[in-house]
Amino acid sequence: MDEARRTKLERTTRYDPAEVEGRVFEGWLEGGYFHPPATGTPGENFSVAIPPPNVTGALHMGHALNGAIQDTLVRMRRMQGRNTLWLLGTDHAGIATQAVVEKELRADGTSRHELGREGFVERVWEWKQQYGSQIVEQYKRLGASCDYERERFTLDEGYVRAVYRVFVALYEKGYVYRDNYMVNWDPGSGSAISDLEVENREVTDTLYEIDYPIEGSERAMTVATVRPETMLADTAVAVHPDDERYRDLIGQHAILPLVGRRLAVIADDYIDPKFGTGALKITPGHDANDFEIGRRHGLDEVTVIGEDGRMTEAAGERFAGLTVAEAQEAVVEALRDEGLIRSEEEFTHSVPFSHRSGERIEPLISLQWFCRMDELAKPAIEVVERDEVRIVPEQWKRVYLDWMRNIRPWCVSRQLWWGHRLPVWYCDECGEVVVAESTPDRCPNCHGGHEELRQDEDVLDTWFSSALWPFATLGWPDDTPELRAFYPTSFLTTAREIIFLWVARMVMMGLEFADDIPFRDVYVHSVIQAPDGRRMSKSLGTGIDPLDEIEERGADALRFGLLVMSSTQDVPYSMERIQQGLDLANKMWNASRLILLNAADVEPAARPVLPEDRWILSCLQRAIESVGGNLDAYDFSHAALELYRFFWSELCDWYLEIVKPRLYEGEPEAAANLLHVLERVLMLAHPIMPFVTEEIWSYTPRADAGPLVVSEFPGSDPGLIDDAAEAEIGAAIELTRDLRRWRDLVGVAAGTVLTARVADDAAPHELVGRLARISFDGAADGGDEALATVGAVEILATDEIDAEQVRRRIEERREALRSEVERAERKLANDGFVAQAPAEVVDAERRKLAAYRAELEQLGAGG
RNA sequence: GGGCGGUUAGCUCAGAUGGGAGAGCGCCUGCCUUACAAGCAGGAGGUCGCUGGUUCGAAUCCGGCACCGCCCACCA
Repeated sequence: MDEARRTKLERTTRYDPAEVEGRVFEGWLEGGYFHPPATGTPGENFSVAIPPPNVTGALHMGHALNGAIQDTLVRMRRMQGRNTLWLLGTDHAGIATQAVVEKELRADGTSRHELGREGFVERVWEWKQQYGSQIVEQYKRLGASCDYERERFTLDEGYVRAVYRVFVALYEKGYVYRDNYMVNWDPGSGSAISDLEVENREVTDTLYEIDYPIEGSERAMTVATVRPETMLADTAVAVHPDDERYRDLIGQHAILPLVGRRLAVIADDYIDPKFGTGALKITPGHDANDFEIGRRHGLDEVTVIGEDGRMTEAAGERFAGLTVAEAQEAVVEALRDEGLIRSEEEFTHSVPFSHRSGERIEPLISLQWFCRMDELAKPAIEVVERDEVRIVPEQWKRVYLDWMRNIRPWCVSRQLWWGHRLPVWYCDECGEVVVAESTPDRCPNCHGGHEELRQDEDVLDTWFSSALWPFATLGWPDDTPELRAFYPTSFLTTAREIIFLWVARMVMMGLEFADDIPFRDVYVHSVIQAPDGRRMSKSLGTGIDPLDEIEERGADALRFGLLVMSSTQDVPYSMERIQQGLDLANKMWNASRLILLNAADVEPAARPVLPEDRWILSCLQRAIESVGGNLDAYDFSHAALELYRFFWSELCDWYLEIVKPRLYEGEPEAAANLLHVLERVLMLAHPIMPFVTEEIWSYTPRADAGPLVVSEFPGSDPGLIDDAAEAEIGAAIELTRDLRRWRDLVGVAAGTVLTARVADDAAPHELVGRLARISFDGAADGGDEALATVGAVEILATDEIDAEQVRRRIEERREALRSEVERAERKLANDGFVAQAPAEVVDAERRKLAAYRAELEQLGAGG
């Protein structure tokens, strides 16, 4: 350490993350430590594919926790000598990105339609170039040790090739197909979306009961609906086959009011006779259930609501062109005029909304591309059943399996412009459909003349490309060194909300196309909620920006806090935990200053000279075992807390206080030992708190040999575990605390050194005198009478001690002991306990009783 | 309607295989003790949601109940 560095260390009494982090991170990047060679096998190597953040994204707490978990693990494995790749990339996020840019266009007074497809896509690319890297920069702020030289994007040329290869292959296998089918139409994004992008919300609507007259009869059937406007597309009325009320009507016809269409009265088990009137209007064009019923019965499918959210021509001229809401009003009005509305009442039910745009889903029949999932799911179920892909915590394994076993076709086409355009071409001449990886020059079916092929306008669901992430980012479909070295990846972590959207699909696609599972372990982490327990979200105003927290308390603090907070259950965000992280960083910094500024110039080495040295080395081994073990088991919370406990309590509160005098005296063994412990604990802490540990490391003697980021992660040395030292120092600590407690209760000034003597042969450890400020000098055995006895220490009366307070304190203690004795006696008098409890438990109880009695004896009968 | 998780100190949470309830923050008392006042020493504070049961012994195991949260599901 040169003079300037030493001065800086001396003067910096507070750790300042803002001053350190940027500089340290630059150093890591320059060293190239995050860019592994594509060598070795997946079994030897450690690799993680980052859950790709959206290019639209700003780092939020979910990313921060997700990143902290991955980075902690990645850094530990790297330090353990594994060739480690943390692959970074971003997702084009079709709907989200398109929405952001469209909003921008609106602000400019234009629209994507004015720009045209080509212009719009170009505009999005510009946007992406400008803002897409922000999220990557923010991961750096967190300290994420990703391979920034291998950054990928789901619309990279190579990635697009992978997507097309997969789509075509699935088409050729017959899994991908085009069909007119009921889809979730999202009016917000103007696109179909998949079932997984729909969320149900409780909504209170008006439930209308409407009379449908029976043809050639005075009777009417009363049906109930919350969406009267859809009646315009009704093509049947259904009842339960066993419903006595309607049995005679089955096969007859009702007349659809306002429209006049004849509706067959059909029977279907789906109808619940107990609900409402037991008669259900069937609208195959605008209701998912009715669609199914309609297909079962071969009903007509009438569409009265268009993709633009307005009524179509088929709704009749009275309603065509109206919005759905307007149409609803108009239909109700018209029905009311005809006296056909029987009742109106409030009705609360759950209704599908678009998770993307927040708008109410309009179920529509639409010509879309779908992917059958059942065959793909089979092997993906097996690998999880067999724990080849291990999901932790295990409860999510069942959730995954339940979903997979009931998997349904996936609507993969989206009516957007930003994304992977379907590799599908149509020949308008002959109707031929060409699905190919590259643009075909001509229709293979039309001989001679017609060559113009029209590419499908739609793009693929963003999750279709995400599903290929672990192998497409490594170069698939080419046989690349990266793929050979790092696939399957080792670990994946995510919030549970994308188990289906992403995790499950990666498993299916990985097995189908990369011939292996995409990752071994999946860790499902908790969700960080707002401090008040609500969802953390920008729109609710409950979001907390990780970058603000990094500015204020540093990335190490944020990482530590998030890891401590996270567990298997969702937790409210706690700023106090982040502060605890900063406090720990500061503590590390200052403890290190003490050691580094005072240690003699020696080689760091374990030097168990005195019992306390053996004690701290033993404690260190246990901490190493515990922190490392917890990280291996993905128990990040306990890992972080164990680190905190060891560093703060054992190392700082006790060992540093004990060893200080030797350090100041320049004892080489003490210095060597302290430097050793410091080094090891920095290594241990580095995965969790990389910045502060790396900064401190740069001041240590071993810094010349290389940075901490690529030093070793410590393993415990069983030879240094020392039960005897732990018992001995443990007893000294206990006695010290008892004496301090006694002093405090009795009200002796903090600085006062009390005079005492040892009460019996069990001499307390020599450390106790100094730590508890007790002098054993000048107190001859058997001299003055003891004022009080604490453990083996007899405290003698001096002017500083208020004898009256002492007397009271002793009486209190006696009282407590009496009740303890009584409790223990009662327990031991219980024959059942003595007979049936394990012998060591009973023994322990007997020993406690004996100890209490002895102490009581020592204090005298009192009174 | 099914499933999962939760209920422990004022707050946020820990508490394998059942044997006298813990941490951080907050609070109280005393300390600027030559690493750190973002610190040090000490302390107060829980009938472990309610209720049955199993057991010598239950925060812990089993059965009910009550709230809270999440996921899945086609009831108009």
